[in-house]
Amino acid sequence: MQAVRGVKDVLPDEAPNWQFLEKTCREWFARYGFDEIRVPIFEATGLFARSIGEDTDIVGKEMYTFDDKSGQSLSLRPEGTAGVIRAYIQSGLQREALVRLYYQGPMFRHERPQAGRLRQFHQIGAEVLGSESPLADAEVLVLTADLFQALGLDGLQLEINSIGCRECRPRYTVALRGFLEGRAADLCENCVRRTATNPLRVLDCKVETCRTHTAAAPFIPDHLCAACADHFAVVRGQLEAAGVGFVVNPRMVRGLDYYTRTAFEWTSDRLGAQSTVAAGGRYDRLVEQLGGQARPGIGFALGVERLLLLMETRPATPPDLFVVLAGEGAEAALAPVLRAVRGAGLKVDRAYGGSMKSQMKRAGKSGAPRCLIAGDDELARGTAVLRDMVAHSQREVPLAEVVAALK
RNA sequence: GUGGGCGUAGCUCAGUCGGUAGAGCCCCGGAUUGUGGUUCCGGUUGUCGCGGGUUCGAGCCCCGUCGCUCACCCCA
Repeated sequence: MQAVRGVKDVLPDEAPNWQFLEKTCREWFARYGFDEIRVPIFEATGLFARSIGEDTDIVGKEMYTFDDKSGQSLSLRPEGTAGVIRAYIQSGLQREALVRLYYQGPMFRHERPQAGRLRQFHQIGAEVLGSESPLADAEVLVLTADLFQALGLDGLQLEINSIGCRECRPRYTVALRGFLEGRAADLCENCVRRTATNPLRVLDCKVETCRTHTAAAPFIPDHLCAACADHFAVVRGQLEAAGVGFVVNPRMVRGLDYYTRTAFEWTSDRLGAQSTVAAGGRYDRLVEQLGGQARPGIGFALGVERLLLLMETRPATPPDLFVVLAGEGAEAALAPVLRAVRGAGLKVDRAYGGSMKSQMKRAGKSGAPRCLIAGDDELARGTAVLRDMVAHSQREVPLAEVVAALK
């Protein structure tokens, strides 16, 4: 038996890294006023089709979709925002003026596995719902910058763009398509197709000739309506004020249909092709698109596995004490001591048998700074040996005083 | 979904011209009977990814398949 393709076990030696990442995120989300929300791993397929977009690759060919026993079409979530917005509407949270939420958990996409790309992968994300203010956009970005700093990650680059709103984007799209149609002969096959379906993505193409031939194309930031341009200017100004470095990438587009205005991406140059480590943007129409009241929102998600690839490996924390039992009655005599030590909040490791020598070896390997050796002679006196594994010294301690001796 | 590279012990890998499989690490035991991390001695471990084919004989050659990996694509 082996695990299904594209999924991965998190083994004990990796768990500390996951825990550190999760804990750091929770802490920083709390500092910025976000509350946790936990939503299901599967939803009605229609939710994703309506939010992410029927024509996106994610919905079109990458979802794990199945019919349940009642014949309803369900899908494992390919991203987190759709479910969070659904819950936001359904629960009545949308009646609050402003809500900040964060979530974490597995997402599923049927893609060809690659470095930093799995079929079950994990995201941690956050959403600010109810404010159209560019201050919200900026604060979300500052939060991500703080988060990466707290995680000890440097060398990440922030790229931002504005992709306009329902007012200006259609006008821009027409202008861009006009430009691209005149140059179809110079573009790659994909881009010729995208010119018709999703012309913004042509700007995002990696093919060198496409990039050079679109160098003179109209770019979105120059074609924003006044409201979008103001919004984008405030976001940039706030980032500068907060001391968060960024570059405007006028070619950047998002893969999900629901984005409007601010779009951003944090990337690393150490991850090969899957360089995006976190990304997000504003989605001012999504809530009403899903049947809620008209509510603006902005959010992002970070890729846990990708971030972990960049982070230093954290060692597991060793136990505070290793207990070595070396006599017939040792187990019974030590039982209350074990409970007391653990009750005092200390981490205790032990073996369940074996020679004293092997138990000592285990004690040394465990990394415990001290070990408690309980042999017949000492137990007869109501004591045990407390050994300092670092100093190689030991002394006899009455069983009742073990907890105190460990403090 | 498309293409390239790779699958040998738990891990990292060696294995010549086809001749029947090795090292290091890890793990276990021991070095005078109750004391670890160093050192020394000893020991366990393989459907050579899987299935077929060629051959007297296949880890090695051929085909298929599964998996890993890198890139495309897509995206966090």
